[in-house]
Amino acid sequence: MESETIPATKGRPREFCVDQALAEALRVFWTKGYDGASMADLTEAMGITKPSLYAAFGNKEALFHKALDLYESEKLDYTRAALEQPTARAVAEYYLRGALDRHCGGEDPKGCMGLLGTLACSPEADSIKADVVRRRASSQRALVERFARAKAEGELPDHIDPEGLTSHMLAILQGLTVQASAGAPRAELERLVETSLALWPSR
Amino acid sequence: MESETIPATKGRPREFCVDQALAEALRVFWTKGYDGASMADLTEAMGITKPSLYAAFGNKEALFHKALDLYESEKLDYTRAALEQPTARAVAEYYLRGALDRHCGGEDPKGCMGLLGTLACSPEADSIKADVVRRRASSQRALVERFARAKAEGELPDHIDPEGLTSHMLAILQGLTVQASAGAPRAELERLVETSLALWPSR
DNA sequence: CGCTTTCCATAACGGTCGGTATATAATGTA
DNA sequence: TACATTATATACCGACCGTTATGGAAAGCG
Repeated sequence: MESETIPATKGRPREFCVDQALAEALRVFWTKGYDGASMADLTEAMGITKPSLYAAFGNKEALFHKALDLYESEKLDYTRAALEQPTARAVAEYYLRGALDRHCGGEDPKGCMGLLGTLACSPEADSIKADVVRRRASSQRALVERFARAKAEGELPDHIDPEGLTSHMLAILQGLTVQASAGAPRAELERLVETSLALWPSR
Repeated sequence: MESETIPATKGRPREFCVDQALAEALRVFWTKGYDGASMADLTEAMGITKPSLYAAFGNKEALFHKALDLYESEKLDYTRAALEQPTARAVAEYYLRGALDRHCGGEDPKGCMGLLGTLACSPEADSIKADVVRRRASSQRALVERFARAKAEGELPDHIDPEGLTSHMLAILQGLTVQASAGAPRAELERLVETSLALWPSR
């Protein structure tokens, strides 16, 4: 059932690359959101037909979850490196500048895919929403721990608690991607990051 | 054609209150977003039938714009009062606490309606998106002006510019509503606001 | 009372949605 | 070659979408 390792080379081989098709699906979900991406959009971008998609990925919801896995492992890798920075300030700087590069530059769609998923509105997207919220909660816990360590090491003022600082930084990140997907120019987002870093607490 | 002032009391009078129906429509759009709110959802909540809705409001898009007008005038009134506060710090505090009360408490839907509109994904919601972005840009300009005045009056440090500070505060507001609509408990959002205010610049 | 005007209710429109049944093509195995 | 197995292509499914045509009910006006 779940033995994807053994390819079971019988029958006709598929004519497309699953990984590449998933990458295209990710791009579509990223730009249009879960509800906004229709099966026609997906199959066209992936270069396959609907039966092939359903045979390879299950259904639209399963495809989204797999695309989200790919998104996390490929596009959110900087968040893991951020947590290993030596100071809380460096963590925040790594996070904010990384988000700026990821979500506001280059050729990838603007904005954060998780944000689209969180605010997905359709009734049948509740499972999507729950998945995104759950994933975000785990990185939030990691940040709280990291900032708690920083506070224990004397980096932060007494009146700043790790939970509040985490919510504060995550809010700035979310606002950054909101403004990015709203079309704000990159220079404005850079000013936002610089201001937020200038206001970062130090004792 | 556009003379809404003269009721032209001929013919059969309508059996519902337009303002009340619009308020119900606002609630539906606020909770489900533009795409997520179907005409069936709207007519059911408004207590009217589809032809009545089309006769009174035009179509779905026009209904949304009118609902957004109502939202701004009723639910975003605190933003006008915020701009009149005596100091930049007081403006931010009024803004943040007002958003906390509006979007994270009471009986209204959680989160900001403008945020749902901005991130609306469907192809036919581009006009909606443009409207929301345009409205937000105007309040952004007002904030930049207000903070520029504060800086001229010596309230802010030299290395803080009004544009960056505005983007920073708007990002926190947006993150606040994102987390609110994601189901964050109110205590957590209060900590977020307190932390952001604790980090507000002062010279 | 007609007569006109406006509103309400039902039902239907064409289109798109996510998902699938069916038939055919392409492979490995025997 | 014959068979089993899997992928592809076409066409279709019922459900819902936003929107509107149709027909009758309720009001003001002569």
